[in-house]
Amino acid sequence: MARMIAEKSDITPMLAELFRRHGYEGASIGIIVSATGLGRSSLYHLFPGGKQEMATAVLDHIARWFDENVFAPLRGMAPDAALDHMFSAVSDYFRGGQRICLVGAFALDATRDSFAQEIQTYFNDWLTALEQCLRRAGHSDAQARTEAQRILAGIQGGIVLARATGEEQRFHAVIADLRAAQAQIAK
Amino acid sequence: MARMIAEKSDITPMLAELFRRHGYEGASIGIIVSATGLGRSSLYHLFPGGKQEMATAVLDHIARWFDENVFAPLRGMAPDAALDHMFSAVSDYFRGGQRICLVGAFALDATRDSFAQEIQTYFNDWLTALEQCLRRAGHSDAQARTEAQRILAGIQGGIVLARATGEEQRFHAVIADLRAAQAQIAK
DNA sequence: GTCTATAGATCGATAGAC
DNA sequence: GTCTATCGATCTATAGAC
Repeated sequence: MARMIAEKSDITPMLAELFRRHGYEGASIGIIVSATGLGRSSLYHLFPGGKQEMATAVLDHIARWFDENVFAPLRGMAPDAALDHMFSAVSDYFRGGQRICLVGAFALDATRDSFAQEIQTYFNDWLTALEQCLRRAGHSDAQARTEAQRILAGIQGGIVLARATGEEQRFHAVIADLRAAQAQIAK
Repeated sequence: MARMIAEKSDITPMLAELFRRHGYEGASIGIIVSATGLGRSSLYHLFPGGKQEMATAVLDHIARWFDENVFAPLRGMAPDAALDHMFSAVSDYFRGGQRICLVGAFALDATRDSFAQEIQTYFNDWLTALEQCLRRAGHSDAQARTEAQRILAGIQGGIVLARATGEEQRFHAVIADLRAAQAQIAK
């Protein structure tokens, strides 16, 4: 063990998984203390703002990951390669829908009201990067907007579908379908 | 007022809205008591099994509504008309994504484990009815399966998208896109 | 910076009177 | 069937010793 001192950067991914599993309300401080192995006071020392600050740190961490690994490639790579890269990255990240999209889940209940800005930015950034990429691929403005919405809704819905049915392949099938539709248009 | 006696049938829709707004964990008994105007004891008299039984009643109520208003038409009506009817019914029911799919939301966190059977049945029934309808419309087995997944994922994801961005038209656009794709194939 | 102990509020659920 | 009162557990958050 290199160091025993807890750092936010070590804890944030654990917090993310706990919020994913239990939801914002369901992830109690007690659960977090047990799962992280941190004492209550250590936790509040790292996150003086309590649970709200923990969730904000998690959302910020997720936003930065997507910005680096999904949005930036969408903006910078060649359109076909960018879309291909996005589908692969997303497929890995959500692990066949076993791992949910925390931002999407937060959007569904009253938790949304506490993190409206973070949620809105995440989805708008994704939609904008996707739309821009599709325009560069030759779509009209209207087509790009429609396609971007179709793709992002498909990804989010694919996660719901896979978790609800317990069948991981549902997610992969939806992704493959979206991918095939883009490959078709690209020709 | 025709009667003062509380009945499950009167309370269940209110419970549904509360679970939609706050989630299963977030919808505390205190909130439910305040919102329904019922006393704690009246509530537990109607639902001796407590919150779990309330949610089961809500899920059962939803399942029956969809069975009547969506799945049965999908099975019984002419394929084109059935799909058209489904998109209209769903669009009204979810009110542009302002009203979420409670079953889908429950599927995303640990709540799923408590209601796995109800959630699975709802989604499988929907997928099966949709798939069967698409086969009657002339799709191959594989196509029907893919299309059914695409449509249901699109609906679920459209709700997430609309709520996350706060833009109701995102939901309507996704539904219109799905509808157009089916009309295209029907020709 | 981490520990134990606990405050103060709220949780789900129940008892007993009427 | 509905009321008030309240149980014991759990909740988020903090205090104070080290």
